[in-house]
Amino acid sequence: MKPRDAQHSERPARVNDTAQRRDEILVAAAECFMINGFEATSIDMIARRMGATKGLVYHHFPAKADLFFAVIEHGMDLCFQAARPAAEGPGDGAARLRAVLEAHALTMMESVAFQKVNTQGVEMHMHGASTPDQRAMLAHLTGRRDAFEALIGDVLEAGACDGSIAPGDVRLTVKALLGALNWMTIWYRPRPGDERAGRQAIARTLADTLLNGVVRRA
Amino acid sequence: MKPRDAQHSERPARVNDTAQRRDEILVAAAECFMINGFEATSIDMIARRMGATKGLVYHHFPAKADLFFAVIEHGMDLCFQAARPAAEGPGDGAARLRAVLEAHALTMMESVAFQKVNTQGVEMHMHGASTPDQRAMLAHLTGRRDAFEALIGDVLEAGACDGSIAPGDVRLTVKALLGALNWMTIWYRPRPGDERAGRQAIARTLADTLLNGVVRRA
DNA sequence: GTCTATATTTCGATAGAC
DNA sequence: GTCTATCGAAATATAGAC
Repeated sequence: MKPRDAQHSERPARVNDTAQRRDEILVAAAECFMINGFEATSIDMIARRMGATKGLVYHHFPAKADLFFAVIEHGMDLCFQAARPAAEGPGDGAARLRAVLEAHALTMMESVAFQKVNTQGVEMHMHGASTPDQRAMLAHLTGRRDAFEALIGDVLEAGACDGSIAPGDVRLTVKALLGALNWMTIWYRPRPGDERAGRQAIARTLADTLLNGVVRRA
Repeated sequence: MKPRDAQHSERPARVNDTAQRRDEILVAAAECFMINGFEATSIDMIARRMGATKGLVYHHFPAKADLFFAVIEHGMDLCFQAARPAAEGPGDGAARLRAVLEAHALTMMESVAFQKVNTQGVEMHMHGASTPDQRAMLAHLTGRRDAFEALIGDVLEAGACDGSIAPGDVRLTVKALLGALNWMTIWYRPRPGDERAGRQAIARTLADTLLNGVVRRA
Protein backbone atom coordinates (compact mmCIF):
# COMPACT_ATOMS: atom_id res chain seq x y z
CA MET A 1 0.00 0.00 0.00
CA LYS A 2 1.39 3.40 -0.92
CA PRO A 3 2.00 5.61 2.09
CA ARG A 4 0.08 8.87 2.10
CA ASP A 5 1.71 12.28 2.29
CA ALA A 6 3.37 12.43 5.71
CA GLN A 7 2.40 16.06 6.20
CA HIS A 8 -1.30 15.16 6.22
CA SER A 9 -1.10 11.61 7.55
CA GLU A 10 -3.31 12.51 10.52
CA ARG A 11 -6.26 13.28 8.20
CA PRO A 12 -8.60 10.37 7.44
CA ALA A 13 -8.01 8.82 4.03
CA ARG A 14 -10.38 10.56 1.63
CA VAL A 15 -9.86 8.64 -1.57
CA ASN A 16 -11.72 10.11 -4.53
CA ASP A 17 -13.23 12.74 -2.33
CA THR A 18 -14.16 15.04 -5.18
CA ALA A 19 -15.75 12.19 -7.13
CA GLN A 20 -17.90 11.34 -4.12
CA ARG A 21 -18.86 14.98 -3.75
CA ARG A 22 -19.81 15.08 -7.40
CA ASP A 23 -22.07 12.08 -6.94
CA GLU A 24 -23.74 13.66 -3.91
CA ILE A 25 -24.49 16.73 -5.98
CA LEU A 26 -25.81 14.53 -8.77
CA VAL A 27 -28.25 12.78 -6.45
CA ALA A 28 -29.47 16.01 -4.90
CA ALA A 29 -29.88 17.56 -8.34
CA ALA A 30 -31.80 14.55 -9.68
CA GLU A 31 -34.24 14.74 -6.78
CA CYS A 32 -34.76 18.47 -7.17
CA PHE A 33 -35.19 18.24 -10.93
CA MET A 34 -37.64 15.39 -10.47
CA ILE A 35 -39.79 17.39 -8.08
CA ASN A 36 -39.64 20.84 -9.64
CA GLY A 37 -38.38 20.44 -13.17
CA PHE A 38 -35.28 22.04 -14.64
CA GLU A 39 -36.24 25.70 -14.72
CA ALA A 40 -38.01 25.76 -11.39
CA THR A 41 -35.02 24.21 -9.65
CA SER A 42 -32.54 26.74 -8.38
CA ILE A 43 -28.92 25.95 -7.64
CA ASP A 44 -29.66 27.11 -4.11
CA MET A 45 -32.25 24.34 -3.70
CA ILE A 46 -29.81 21.68 -4.82
CA ALA A 47 -27.14 22.98 -2.49
CA ARG A 48 -29.53 23.26 0.45
CA ARG A 49 -30.76 19.70 -0.10
CA MET A 50 -27.26 18.41 0.57
CA GLY A 51 -26.52 20.87 3.33
CA ALA A 52 -24.19 23.08 1.37
CA THR A 53 -24.25 26.35 -0.54
CA LYS A 54 -24.23 27.48 -4.13
CA GLY A 55 -20.49 27.97 -4.22
CA LEU A 56 -19.92 24.24 -3.78
CA VAL A 57 -22.10 23.34 -6.72
CA TYR A 58 -20.48 25.88 -9.01
CA HIS A 59 -17.10 24.55 -7.94
CA HIS A 60 -17.95 21.10 -9.34
CA PHE A 61 -20.18 22.01 -12.28
CA PRO A 62 -19.61 25.04 -14.50
CA ALA A 63 -23.31 25.69 -15.13
CA LYS A 64 -26.78 24.47 -14.36
CA ALA A 65 -27.16 22.94 -17.81
CA ASP A 66 -24.04 20.81 -17.37
CA LEU A 67 -25.41 19.49 -14.11
CA PHE A 68 -28.65 18.62 -15.87
CA PHE A 69 -26.80 16.77 -18.61
CA ALA A 70 -24.71 14.88 -16.06
CA VAL A 71 -27.86 13.69 -14.30
CA ILE A 72 -29.35 12.39 -17.53
CA GLU A 73 -26.13 10.76 -18.61
CA HIS A 74 -25.87 8.91 -15.34
CA GLY A 75 -29.46 7.73 -15.73
CA MET A 76 -28.62 6.41 -19.19
CA ASP A 77 -25.56 4.63 -17.85
CA LEU A 78 -27.83 2.77 -15.45
CA CYS A 79 -30.21 1.82 -18.28
CA PHE A 80 -27.45 0.38 -20.44
CA GLN A 81 -25.82 -1.43 -17.52
CA ALA A 82 -29.07 -3.24 -16.82
CA ALA A 83 -30.37 -3.85 -20.33
CA ARG A 84 -27.26 -4.81 -22.28
CA PRO A 85 -26.42 -8.04 -20.39
CA ALA A 86 -30.09 -9.06 -20.65
CA ALA A 87 -30.15 -8.37 -24.39
CA GLU A 88 -26.96 -10.33 -24.96
CA GLY A 89 -27.88 -13.18 -22.64
CA PRO A 90 -28.91 -16.73 -23.53
CA GLY A 91 -32.23 -17.87 -24.96
CA ASP A 92 -34.30 -17.04 -28.02
CA GLY A 93 -35.54 -13.57 -28.90
CA ALA A 94 -38.65 -13.79 -26.74
CA ALA A 95 -36.68 -14.93 -23.69
CA ARG A 96 -34.13 -12.17 -24.10
CA LEU A 97 -36.85 -9.59 -24.67
CA ARG A 98 -38.50 -10.64 -21.44
CA ALA A 99 -35.19 -10.27 -19.62
CA VAL A 100 -34.63 -6.82 -21.12
CA LEU A 101 -38.13 -5.60 -20.27
CA GLU A 102 -37.89 -6.78 -16.67
CA ALA A 103 -34.43 -5.30 -16.25
CA HIS A 104 -35.55 -1.97 -17.67
CA ALA A 105 -38.65 -1.86 -15.49
CA LEU A 106 -36.46 -2.44 -12.44
CA THR A 107 -34.10 0.31 -13.52
CA MET A 108 -37.02 2.71 -13.79
CA MET A 109 -38.09 1.93 -10.25
CA GLU A 110 -34.68 1.89 -8.66
CA SER A 111 -33.47 5.18 -10.10
CA VAL A 112 -36.73 7.06 -10.58
CA ALA A 113 -35.24 10.45 -9.93
CA PHE A 114 -32.57 10.12 -12.61
CA GLN A 115 -34.99 8.54 -15.07
CA LYS A 116 -37.73 11.07 -14.58
CA VAL A 117 -35.32 13.87 -15.33
CA ASN A 118 -34.67 12.18 -18.64
CA THR A 119 -38.40 11.92 -19.31
CA GLN A 120 -38.76 15.63 -18.67
CA GLY A 121 -37.10 16.12 -21.96
CA VAL A 122 -33.54 16.52 -22.99
CA GLU A 123 -34.28 18.71 -25.93
CA MET A 124 -36.99 20.81 -24.32
CA HIS A 125 -34.77 22.70 -21.96
CA MET A 126 -32.03 23.14 -24.50
CA HIS A 127 -34.19 24.55 -27.22
CA GLY A 128 -31.86 27.46 -27.77
CA ALA A 129 -28.83 25.47 -26.60
CA SER A 130 -26.48 28.42 -26.69
CA THR A 131 -22.95 27.11 -26.38
CA PRO A 132 -21.39 24.63 -28.82
CA ASP A 133 -20.55 22.43 -25.84
CA GLN A 134 -24.19 22.19 -24.94
CA ARG A 135 -25.19 21.43 -28.51
CA ALA A 136 -22.61 18.66 -28.61
CA MET A 137 -23.86 17.21 -25.34
CA LEU A 138 -27.41 17.31 -26.66
CA ALA A 139 -26.39 15.38 -29.77
CA HIS A 140 -24.48 12.91 -27.62
CA LEU A 141 -27.51 12.16 -25.44
CA THR A 142 -29.83 11.87 -28.42
CA GLY A 143 -27.43 9.38 -29.92
CA ARG A 144 -27.37 7.28 -26.80
CA ARG A 145 -31.16 7.26 -26.65
CA ASP A 146 -31.28 6.03 -30.24
CA ALA A 147 -28.69 3.39 -29.41
CA PHE A 148 -30.83 2.14 -26.56
CA GLU A 149 -33.85 1.85 -28.82
CA ALA A 150 -31.70 -0.01 -31.34
CA LEU A 151 -30.63 -2.43 -28.60
CA ILE A 152 -34.28 -3.41 -28.09
CA GLY A 153 -34.98 -3.38 -31.80
CA ASP A 154 -32.19 -5.88 -32.39
CA VAL A 155 -33.69 -8.28 -29.87
CA LEU A 156 -37.07 -7.94 -31.56
CA GLU A 157 -35.58 -8.71 -34.95
CA ALA A 158 -33.66 -11.69 -33.59
CA GLY A 159 -36.94 -13.00 -32.21
CA ALA A 160 -38.70 -12.46 -35.52
CA CYS A 161 -35.97 -14.55 -37.18
CA ASP A 162 -36.02 -17.42 -34.70
CA GLY A 163 -39.82 -17.45 -34.74
CA SER A 164 -40.37 -16.59 -31.09
CA ILE A 165 -41.66 -13.10 -31.81
CA ALA A 166 -44.40 -11.95 -34.17
CA PRO A 167 -43.07 -9.88 -37.07
CA GLY A 168 -44.17 -6.25 -37.26
CA ASP A 169 -43.11 -2.61 -37.34
CA VAL A 170 -39.97 -2.75 -35.19
CA ARG A 171 -39.59 1.00 -34.63
CA LEU A 172 -43.17 1.42 -33.55
CA THR A 173 -43.09 -1.68 -31.36
CA VAL A 174 -39.99 -0.42 -29.57
CA LYS A 175 -41.73 2.90 -28.90
CA ALA A 176 -44.74 1.07 -27.48
CA LEU A 177 -42.69 -1.22 -25.24
CA LEU A 178 -40.37 1.47 -23.94
CA GLY A 179 -43.30 3.86 -23.57
CA ALA A 180 -45.17 1.47 -21.31
CA LEU A 181 -42.09 1.09 -19.10
CA ASN A 182 -40.74 4.62 -19.21
CA TRP A 183 -44.19 5.86 -18.22
CA MET A 184 -43.39 4.45 -14.80
CA THR A 185 -41.42 7.61 -14.14
CA ILE A 186 -44.78 9.37 -14.21
CA TRP A 187 -46.65 7.21 -11.73
CA TYR A 188 -44.18 5.10 -9.78
CA ARG A 189 -42.89 6.51 -6.52
CA PRO A 190 -40.88 4.38 -4.09
CA ARG A 191 -42.66 3.78 -0.81
CA PRO A 192 -40.69 3.75 2.45
CA GLY A 193 -41.46 0.11 3.19
CA ASP A 194 -41.24 -1.45 -0.25
CA GLU A 195 -38.76 -4.15 -1.02
CA ARG A 196 -37.02 -5.47 -4.05
CA ALA A 197 -39.38 -8.44 -4.29
CA GLY A 198 -42.32 -6.09 -4.74
CA ARG A 199 -40.57 -4.22 -7.52
CA GLN A 200 -39.67 -7.47 -9.22
CA ALA A 201 -43.31 -8.51 -9.14
CA ILE A 202 -44.33 -5.27 -10.84
CA ALA A 203 -41.58 -5.72 -13.43
CA ARG A 204 -42.71 -9.27 -14.16
CA THR A 205 -46.37 -8.32 -14.49
CA LEU A 206 -45.58 -5.47 -16.86
CA ALA A 207 -43.32 -7.66 -18.99
CA ASP A 208 -46.02 -10.34 -19.11
CA THR A 209 -48.64 -7.86 -20.27
CA LEU A 210 -46.40 -6.50 -23.02
CA LEU A 211 -45.22 -9.91 -24.20
CA ASN A 212 -48.59 -11.65 -24.23
CA GLY A 213 -50.98 -8.75 -24.75
CA VAL A 214 -54.31 -8.35 -23.00
CA VAL A 215 -56.68 -10.34 -25.19
CA ARG A 216 -57.36 -13.88 -24.11
CA ARG A 217 -55.24 -16.40 -26.00
CA ALA A 218 -57.05 -18.96 -28.09
CA MET B 1 -83.63 34.77 -33.61
CA LYS B 2 -83.16 37.39 -30.95
CA PRO B 3 -82.33 40.85 -32.35
CA ARG B 4 -79.03 42.30 -31.20
CA ASP B 5 -78.73 45.56 -29.31
CA ALA B 6 -79.86 48.29 -31.75
CA GLN B 7 -77.25 50.75 -30.47
CA HIS B 8 -74.43 48.49 -31.75
CA SER B 9 -76.16 46.97 -34.75
CA GLU B 10 -73.57 48.43 -37.13
CA ARG B 11 -70.76 46.46 -35.54
CA PRO B 12 -70.07 43.01 -37.00
CA ALA B 13 -71.68 40.28 -34.98
CA ARG B 14 -68.94 39.06 -32.65
CA VAL B 15 -70.68 36.28 -30.86
CA ASN B 16 -68.54 34.77 -28.13
CA ASP B 17 -65.68 37.02 -29.07
CA THR B 18 -64.01 36.70 -25.71
CA ALA B 19 -64.44 32.94 -25.77
CA GLN B 20 -62.69 32.80 -29.15
CA ARG B 21 -59.91 35.00 -27.82
CA ARG B 22 -59.55 32.70 -24.84
CA ASP B 23 -59.18 29.72 -27.15
CA GLU B 24 -56.54 31.49 -29.22
CA ILE B 25 -54.56 32.12 -26.06
CA LEU B 26 -55.02 28.52 -25.04
CA VAL B 27 -53.58 27.25 -28.32
CA ALA B 28 -50.62 29.62 -28.22
CA ALA B 29 -49.95 28.68 -24.61
CA ALA B 30 -50.13 24.96 -25.32
CA GLU B 31 -47.60 25.30 -28.12
CA CYS B 32 -45.22 27.38 -26.01
CA PHE B 33 -45.51 25.05 -23.02
CA MET B 34 -44.92 22.07 -25.28
CA ILE B 35 -41.72 23.55 -26.67
CA ASN B 36 -40.23 25.17 -23.59
CA GLY B 37 -42.02 23.75 -20.59
CA PHE B 38 -43.94 25.69 -17.97
CA GLU B 39 -41.22 27.64 -16.23
CA ALA B 40 -39.22 28.47 -19.34
CA THR B 41 -42.29 29.85 -21.07
CA SER B 42 -42.85 33.53 -20.46
CA ILE B 43 -46.18 35.25 -20.80
CA ASP B 44 -44.47 37.47 -23.35
CA MET B 45 -43.73 34.45 -25.56
CA ILE B 46 -47.33 33.32 -25.50
CA ALA B 47 -48.54 36.81 -26.35
CA ARG B 48 -46.00 37.26 -29.13
CA ARG B 49 -46.93 33.91 -30.66
CA MET B 50 -50.45 35.20 -31.25
CA GLY B 51 -49.34 38.68 -32.24
CA ALA B 52 -50.39 40.40 -29.04
CA THR B 53 -48.89 41.60 -25.80
CA LYS B 54 -48.84 40.56 -22.17
CA GLY B 55 -51.71 42.77 -21.19
CA LEU B 56 -54.11 40.76 -23.32
CA VAL B 57 -53.18 37.50 -21.67
CA TYR B 58 -53.51 38.91 -18.18
CA HIS B 59 -56.89 40.31 -19.15
CA HIS B 60 -58.20 36.79 -19.83
CA PHE B 61 -56.26 34.74 -17.29
CA PRO B 62 -55.45 35.93 -13.79
CA ALA B 63 -52.10 34.15 -13.59
CA LYS B 64 -49.72 31.91 -15.49
CA ALA B 65 -50.71 28.90 -13.40
CA ASP B 66 -54.38 29.30 -14.28
CA LEU B 67 -53.47 29.36 -17.95
CA PHE B 68 -51.47 26.19 -17.49
CA PHE B 69 -54.39 24.47 -15.79
CA ALA B 70 -56.77 25.59 -18.52
CA VAL B 71 -54.52 24.05 -21.16
CA ILE B 72 -54.44 20.72 -19.36
CA GLU B 73 -58.16 20.74 -18.73
CA HIS B 74 -58.85 21.29 -22.41
CA GLY B 75 -56.53 18.41 -23.26
CA MET B 76 -58.47 16.18 -20.88
CA ASP B 77 -61.76 17.26 -22.43
CA LEU B 78 -60.47 16.01 -25.76
CA CYS B 79 -59.42 12.67 -24.25
CA PHE B 80 -62.81 12.03 -22.70
CA GLN B 81 -64.67 13.12 -25.81
CA ALA B 82 -62.79 10.54 -27.86
CA ALA B 83 -62.58 7.67 -25.42
CA ARG B 84 -65.98 7.63 -23.76
CA PRO B 85 -68.07 6.83 -26.86
CA ALA B 86 -65.58 4.09 -27.74
CA ALA B 87 -65.74 2.62 -24.25
CA GLU B 88 -69.54 2.65 -24.25
CA GLY B 89 -69.88 1.39 -27.79
CA PRO B 90 -71.02 -2.02 -29.01
CA GLY B 91 -69.07 -5.27 -28.90
CA ASP B 92 -67.36 -7.34 -26.22
CA GLY B 93 -64.65 -6.07 -23.92
CA ALA B 94 -61.83 -6.72 -26.35
CA ALA B 95 -63.59 -4.91 -29.20
CA ARG B 96 -64.35 -1.90 -27.04
CA LEU B 97 -60.81 -1.86 -25.69
CA ARG B 98 -59.49 -1.80 -29.23
CA ALA B 99 -61.77 1.12 -30.05
CA VAL B 100 -60.66 3.00 -26.95
CA LEU B 101 -56.97 2.45 -27.61
CA GLU B 102 -57.22 3.58 -31.22
CA ALA B 103 -59.28 6.63 -30.27
CA HIS B 104 -56.83 7.60 -27.55
CA ALA B 105 -53.84 7.17 -29.84
CA LEU B 106 -55.51 9.46 -32.37
CA THR B 107 -56.22 12.03 -29.67
CA MET B 108 -52.55 12.02 -28.71
CA MET B 109 -51.53 12.72 -32.29
CA GLU B 110 -54.17 15.30 -33.09
CA SER B 111 -53.68 17.44 -30.01
CA VAL B 112 -50.03 16.79 -29.19
CA ALA B 113 -49.42 20.22 -27.77
CA PHE B 114 -52.23 20.00 -25.23
CA GLN B 115 -51.39 16.41 -24.35
CA LYS B 116 -47.69 16.98 -23.95
CA VAL B 117 -48.35 19.76 -21.49
CA ASN B 118 -50.28 17.25 -19.44
CA THR B 119 -47.39 14.78 -19.61
CA GLN B 120 -45.04 17.47 -18.36
CA GLY B 121 -46.68 17.01 -15.03
CA VAL B 122 -49.60 18.57 -13.36
CA GLU B 123 -48.31 18.17 -9.86
CA MET B 124 -44.71 19.03 -10.62
CA HIS B 125 -45.20 22.69 -11.26
CA MET B 126 -47.64 23.12 -8.45
CA HIS B 127 -45.55 21.52 -5.77
CA GLY B 128 -46.01 24.49 -3.50
CA ALA B 129 -49.39 25.36 -5.02
CA SER B 130 -49.76 28.60 -3.13
CA THR B 131 -53.38 29.69 -3.43
CA PRO B 132 -56.34 27.53 -2.32
CA ASP B 133 -57.78 27.98 -5.81
CA GLN B 134 -54.73 26.36 -7.33
CA ARG B 135 -54.81 23.52 -4.83
CA ALA B 136 -58.45 22.91 -5.71
CA MET B 137 -57.68 22.92 -9.42
CA LEU B 138 -54.87 20.46 -8.84
CA ALA B 139 -57.21 18.08 -7.01
CA HIS B 140 -59.79 18.49 -9.76
CA LEU B 141 -57.33 17.51 -12.49
CA THR B 142 -55.99 14.57 -10.49
CA GLY B 143 -59.55 13.37 -10.07
CA ARG B 144 -60.23 13.56 -13.78
CA ARG B 145 -57.06 11.63 -14.54
CA ASP B 146 -58.16 8.90 -12.15
CA ALA B 147 -61.59 8.88 -13.77
CA PHE B 148 -60.01 8.36 -17.16
CA GLU B 149 -58.00 5.43 -15.90
CA ALA B 150 -61.15 4.00 -14.36
CA LEU B 151 -62.89 4.29 -17.73
CA ILE B 152 -60.29 1.97 -19.25
CA GLY B 153 -60.23 -0.26 -16.20
CA ASP B 154 -63.98 -0.81 -16.53
CA VAL B 155 -63.59 -1.97 -20.12
CA LEU B 156 -60.83 -4.35 -19.05
CA GLU B 157 -63.02 -5.83 -16.34
CA ALA B 158 -65.96 -6.18 -18.69
CA GLY B 159 -63.69 -8.08 -21.05
CA ALA B 160 -62.45 -10.32 -18.25
CA CYS B 161 -66.07 -11.16 -17.46
CA ASP B 162 -67.17 -11.90 -21.03
CA GLY B 163 -64.00 -13.91 -21.62
CA SER B 164 -62.53 -11.75 -24.36
CA ILE B 165 -59.71 -10.40 -22.19
CA ALA B 166 -57.19 -12.25 -20.04
CA PRO B 167 -57.66 -11.61 -16.33
CA GLY B 168 -54.88 -9.78 -14.51
CA ASP B 169 -53.90 -6.78 -12.42
CA VAL B 170 -56.28 -4.14 -13.82
CA ARG B 171 -54.55 -1.08 -12.34
CA LEU B 172 -51.15 -2.11 -13.61
CA THR B 173 -52.50 -3.08 -17.02
CA VAL B 174 -54.15 0.31 -17.40
CA LYS B 175 -50.86 2.01 -16.56
CA ALA B 176 -49.08 -0.10 -19.17
CA LEU B 177 -51.64 0.54 -21.91
CA LEU B 178 -51.95 4.27 -21.27
CA GLY B 179 -48.21 4.55 -20.83
CA ALA B 180 -47.54 3.08 -24.25
CA LEU B 181 -49.97 5.56 -25.84
CA ASN B 182 -49.27 8.64 -23.74
CA TRP B 183 -45.58 8.19 -24.49
CA MET B 184 -46.45 9.38 -27.99
CA THR B 185 -46.34 12.91 -26.62
CA ILE B 186 -42.62 12.33 -26.21
CA TRP B 187 -41.79 11.13 -29.71
CA TYR B 188 -44.67 11.96 -32.05
CA ARG B 189 -44.53 15.26 -33.88
CA PRO B 190 -46.96 16.07 -36.69
CA ARG B 191 -45.28 16.39 -40.08
CA PRO B 192 -46.45 19.04 -42.53
CA GLY B 193 -47.59 16.52 -45.12
CA ASP B 194 -49.13 13.82 -42.95
CA GLU B 195 -52.73 12.87 -43.29
CA ARG B 196 -55.35 11.35 -41.12
CA ALA B 197 -54.94 7.98 -42.79
CA GLY B 198 -51.33 7.81 -41.69
CA ARG B 199 -52.23 8.60 -38.11
CA GLN B 200 -54.93 5.97 -38.17
CA ALA B 201 -52.42 3.39 -39.35
CA ILE B 202 -50.14 4.22 -36.42
CA ALA B 203 -53.07 4.03 -34.01
CA ARG B 204 -54.08 0.64 -35.36
CA THR B 205 -50.57 -0.78 -35.19
CA LEU B 206 -50.11 0.37 -31.61
CA ALA B 207 -53.48 -1.02 -30.55
CA ASP B 208 -52.63 -4.33 -32.23
CA THR B 209 -49.34 -4.60 -30.41
CA LEU B 210 -50.92 -3.89 -27.05
CA LEU B 211 -53.88 -6.20 -27.57
CA ASN B 212 -51.97 -9.19 -28.95
CA GLY B 213 -48.53 -8.71 -27.44
CA VAL B 214 -45.26 -9.27 -29.23
CA VAL B 215 -44.66 -12.99 -28.76
CA ARG B 216 -45.77 -15.22 -31.58
CA ARG B 217 -49.17 -16.78 -30.99
CA ALA B 218 -49.35 -20.54 -30.78
C1' DG C 1 -60.21 45.24 -24.74
C1' DT C 2 -55.51 46.00 -25.67
C1' DC C 3 -51.23 48.37 -25.04
C1' DT C 4 -47.01 50.66 -22.61
C1' DA C 5 -44.38 51.27 -18.69
C1' DT C 6 -42.69 49.80 -14.43
C1' DA C 7 -42.45 47.93 -9.70
C1' DT C 8 -40.76 43.82 -7.48
C1' DT C 9 -38.73 39.48 -7.07
C1' DT C 10 -35.93 35.68 -8.16
C1' DC C 11 -32.10 33.38 -9.82
C1' DG C 12 -27.76 32.22 -12.46
C1' DA C 13 -23.24 33.30 -12.21
C1' DT C 14 -18.95 35.64 -10.32
C1' DA C 15 -15.56 37.58 -6.99
C1' DG C 16 -13.12 37.02 -3.26
C1' DA C 17 -12.58 35.80 1.91
C1' DC C 18 -11.02 31.88 4.66
C1' DG D 1 -12.69 23.24 -1.29
C1' DT D 2 -16.42 25.80 0.62
C1' DC D 3 -18.65 30.00 2.01
C1' DT D 4 -20.57 35.00 1.80
C1' DA D 5 -21.84 38.85 -0.83
C1' DT D 6 -23.35 40.82 -4.84
C1' DC D 7 -24.24 42.01 -9.79
C1' DG D 8 -27.17 41.82 -13.72
C1' DA D 9 -30.72 39.65 -16.42
C1' DA D 10 -35.26 38.14 -16.87
C1' DA D 11 -39.89 37.41 -15.78
C1' DT D 12 -44.48 37.92 -13.14
C1' DA D 13 -47.80 40.92 -12.25
C1' DT D 14 -49.81 45.63 -11.90
C1' DA D 15 -51.10 50.52 -13.06
C1' DG D 16 -52.89 53.29 -16.07
C1' DA D 17 -53.16 55.44 -20.91
C1' DC D 18 -56.03 55.03 -25.06
